[in-house]
Amino acid sequence: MPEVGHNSGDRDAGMGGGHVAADELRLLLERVERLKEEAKGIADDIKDVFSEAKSRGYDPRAMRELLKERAMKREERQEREAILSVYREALGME
Amino acid sequence: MPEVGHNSGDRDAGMGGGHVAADELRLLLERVERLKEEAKGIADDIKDVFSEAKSRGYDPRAMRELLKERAMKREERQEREAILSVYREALGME
Amino acid sequence: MPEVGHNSGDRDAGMGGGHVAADELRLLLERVERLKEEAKGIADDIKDVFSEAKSRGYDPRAMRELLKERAMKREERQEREAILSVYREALGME
Amino acid sequence: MPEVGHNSGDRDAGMGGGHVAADELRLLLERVERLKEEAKGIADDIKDVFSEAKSRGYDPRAMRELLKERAMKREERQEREAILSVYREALGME
DNA sequence: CCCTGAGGCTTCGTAC
DNA sequence: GTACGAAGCCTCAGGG
Repeated sequence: MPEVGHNSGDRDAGMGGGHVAADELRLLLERVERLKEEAKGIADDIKDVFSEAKSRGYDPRAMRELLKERAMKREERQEREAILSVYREALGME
Repeated sequence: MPEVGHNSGDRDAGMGGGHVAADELRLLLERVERLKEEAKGIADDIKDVFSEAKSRGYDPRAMRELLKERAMKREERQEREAILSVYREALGME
Repeated sequence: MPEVGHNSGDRDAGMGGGHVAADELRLLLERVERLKEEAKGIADDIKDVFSEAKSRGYDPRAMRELLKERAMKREERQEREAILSVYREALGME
Repeated sequence: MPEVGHNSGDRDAGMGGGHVAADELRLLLERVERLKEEAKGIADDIKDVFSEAKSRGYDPRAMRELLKERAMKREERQEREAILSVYREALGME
């Protein structure tokens, strides 16, 4: 039998079935929806920055290229740091 | 001639060319990077909610279905509003 | 090894390699190009209809809204039909 | 005053208002819908060709690249033709 | 490995 | 005629 939610620890003994889990689920969905809204807000902000940059004469496409490069540089750096960290640990320098 | 940034009205006479635009550009890129970090944070939060829901016995896939349905309902409503708005405008009721 | 096309079962023994796959590929590309041309023609026709409508005093934006509405109605109807079909089948009425 | 449809030349004097424009509009919408259906058909055909190509071992992505190149070649050629045409005309060779 | 959903690019319509 | 904004198409990444 497919159960919806576990309801382990349900304390609604005899109170009319299922609405607790329903509320719990609804709450979870609303949290996700709220977060998605925030994400959309951020995305819009990013668009705004690009628009502003464009209006100042910068090429959005070139900017995206630069962002990509910078991101790669950053992760390469983190990679190196991680390796160094392992070395230090191995040498008892941590 | 491909110009980088506008620099219309640059007043940094003789100070070493172009670093003002460079700073401006760097600032814009950093704003985008900051926002992208935030976006990633939000995305992680969403993942966390799904993980939590799953640990409580809810099916993530079903949740996504529900979210989709709810989103569709919402946008259908907005669609209707938009159409009414067009009608009102056409009828001079705006 | 990156293979171009399958050429499994090539029977062009000694005839000069690869031109069969090349012809096959060329034919596929030409089919796509032909279809894209047709698609462009259709798109142009649609533009023409909107232009004509506009010249008769209809608002293209409102028309697009109406088209969207009608499409939604249609797919809702199809949805209902699908459900009914399932019911009929379940009831042995098919 | 925003008028819906021009109705310039309406000959339906006193016949009950507006249905002529309504029919005209409906006809325009149906023409668009018909064309959109055709467009969808074409798009599906294109998908089919790519599917077939893929099943024969060709890489759809590479094919898209080739199509882009061929399109550029074609328009470059047309460009050259146009220039030559201008020259011919200027030289009275048309 | 497929497939759906998000993001970016291109093109079209519009307003100045 | 040009520049801006929006819509549709295509690509790519994440999840099932």
